[in-house]
Amino acid sequence: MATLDRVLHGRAGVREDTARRVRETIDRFEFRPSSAAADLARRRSSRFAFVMPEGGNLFMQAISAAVEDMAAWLNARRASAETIRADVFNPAALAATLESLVGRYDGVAVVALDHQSVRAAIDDLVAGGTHVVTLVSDVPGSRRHHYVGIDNVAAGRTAGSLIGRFVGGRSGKVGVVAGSRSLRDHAERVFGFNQVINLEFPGLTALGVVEGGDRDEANEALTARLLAEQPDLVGLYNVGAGTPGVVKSLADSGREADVVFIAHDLTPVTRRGLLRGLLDAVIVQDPGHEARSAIRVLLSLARREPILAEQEKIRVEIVMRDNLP
Amino acid sequence: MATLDRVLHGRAGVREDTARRVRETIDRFEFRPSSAAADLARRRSSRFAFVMPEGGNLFMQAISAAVEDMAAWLNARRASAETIRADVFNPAALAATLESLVGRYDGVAVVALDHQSVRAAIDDLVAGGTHVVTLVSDVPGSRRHHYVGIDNVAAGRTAGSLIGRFVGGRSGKVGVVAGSRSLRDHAERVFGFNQVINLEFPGLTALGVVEGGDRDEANEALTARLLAEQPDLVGLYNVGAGTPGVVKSLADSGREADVVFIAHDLTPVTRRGLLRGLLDAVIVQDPGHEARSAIRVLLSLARREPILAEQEKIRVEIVMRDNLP
DNA sequence: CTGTTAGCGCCTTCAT
DNA sequence: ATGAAGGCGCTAACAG
Repeated sequence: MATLDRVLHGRAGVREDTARRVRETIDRFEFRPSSAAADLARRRSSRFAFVMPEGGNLFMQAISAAVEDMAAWLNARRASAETIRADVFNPAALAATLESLVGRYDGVAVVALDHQSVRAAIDDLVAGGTHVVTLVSDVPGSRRHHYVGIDNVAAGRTAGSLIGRFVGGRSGKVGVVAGSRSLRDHAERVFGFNQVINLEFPGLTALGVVEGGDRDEANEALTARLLAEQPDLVGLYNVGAGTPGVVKSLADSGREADVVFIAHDLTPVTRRGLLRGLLDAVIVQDPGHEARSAIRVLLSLARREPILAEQEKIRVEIVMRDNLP
Repeated sequence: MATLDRVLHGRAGVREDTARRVRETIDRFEFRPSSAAADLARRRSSRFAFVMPEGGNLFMQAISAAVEDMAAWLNARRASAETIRADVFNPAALAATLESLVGRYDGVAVVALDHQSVRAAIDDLVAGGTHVVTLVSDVPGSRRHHYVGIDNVAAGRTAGSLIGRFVGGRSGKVGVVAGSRSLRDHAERVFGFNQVINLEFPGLTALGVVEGGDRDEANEALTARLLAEQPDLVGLYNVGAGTPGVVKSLADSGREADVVFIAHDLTPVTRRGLLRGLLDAVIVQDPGHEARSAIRVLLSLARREPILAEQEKIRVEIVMRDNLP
């Protein structure tokens, strides 16, 4: 039994000849180890931490909720996950939070701001033997083991294509509202969006990005200004959260029929917006998928099992009124 | 132990007072049963059958492949699944195949033609104690326990909205190619499609459905005729498989820039079509999700565990060039 | 109606 | 470098 176990998991301490014989026998009997038994027998359990924005928006809350829903599943696999709140928008605070985790967890998933000090903190975690997964927003230069989230450039391009095609040949301006350009995911979406609008829709002009910090009131004011100043506004793209504010100004202006509006994430507000025709499409990344993927990846890393990259890819989904889930 | 087990699974033979005490204790200690241990201890194993179309298209093959990929997962849960090929388009043959399964499996997933004799065969299976799940195409009047697949009316509506908005205000005809109107999923898609085109896009006229039996050559001929006879064709919707044929005729005509074309399912051909601009969007249902969902549902039914309806809902996904997975 | 017991297949520790 | 043995937490058969 013990030797089989060693061969199965590539652990040292087996003569090569013995290992070969074991493998042959495995093949001959088509032996397949039972993961249920393995989970049961495993003594040591893995601890994971999810570092999430404090007071996060509905999307972040959905991820946290999904993580909690996995408790029983994790428990059966000798693992557990807890959520830690941090000021994700403040590099120093986030870095400090991450540093405080060194050596205390087997794995950490973090919604990370791409900043020098955060990158260093991630690298310290990795150096200390903790597996790190970036969630929703990546930190490419770091030593993180994996990124769970969508291709944000592709998401931006998708939004651009949809607006470009939905305006139906009209020409005019397209407004872009973001939370902050220093958030990597927002910056990437804007990049992809502008790329498509500029290259593929010569009749459209993407206006400079305005930033509302993902807050409803700020976005409402920014949108109102945009609508007032741009009589030929034909499209509007909200890159981040704070969609309720944009929706409100757009509805107040009464120009929803003339302005194609695309936002991110499915919430009660965007859902209602789609049904009422205020929103034309929503770009979605499934928070449940992301949470489950992060957990699966952390577990695979902890157990030194391979990751099925294909299965862990998060899709950029398009939701319109007709295919609302 | 045994009494706990009985309470946990709602089995008979426990005095109500005892059951209450057990539940209280469970709450007090926040006891959570380990599914790994349960899987391990379960002696009896469940057998499932997947009845799939013989020589099915790429989409069906992808489902079968995903079922096979689940073998290890199922094995760890004391269950197994095998695939059975049947002539799904022939009601009598399909019904006969289903009848031959009575009493031999714990669960059956079937890609079903909605026909009287098939419905009867499904009901016989259910009467014999087999759990039945319809896959991809439903048989609503039957006693099947669950349907795994998309809302095909919604899929048709989505295709309609996309074409309507993508034509950019032009008016003209929209062609509809289907496999067969006697396939429930095709009929439902056509219904949803026509509904949207007729009600929401007064400038567009949906032509009568032409049927090509999901075969490439037939679809190619039908599409060629459509293009020749309708100089003002602005949109084209292929409801079923056989997209390569439609693509070929459309490319040959050189009118791809003027005709918005939407089809179903992601294959090498539709993928290439999107990249080349021949196809404007593809409506997708993830075959891997469907296979895994069917298996999870069958397993839950066999174990008399609740089904998480929310998680098992299959989405109607929209794929464009920019969000190709 | 309730309690006892023998595994399920693996991981881990300890002995050889 | 290999082997032996004790659980892990449950299910199912059986005893009381």
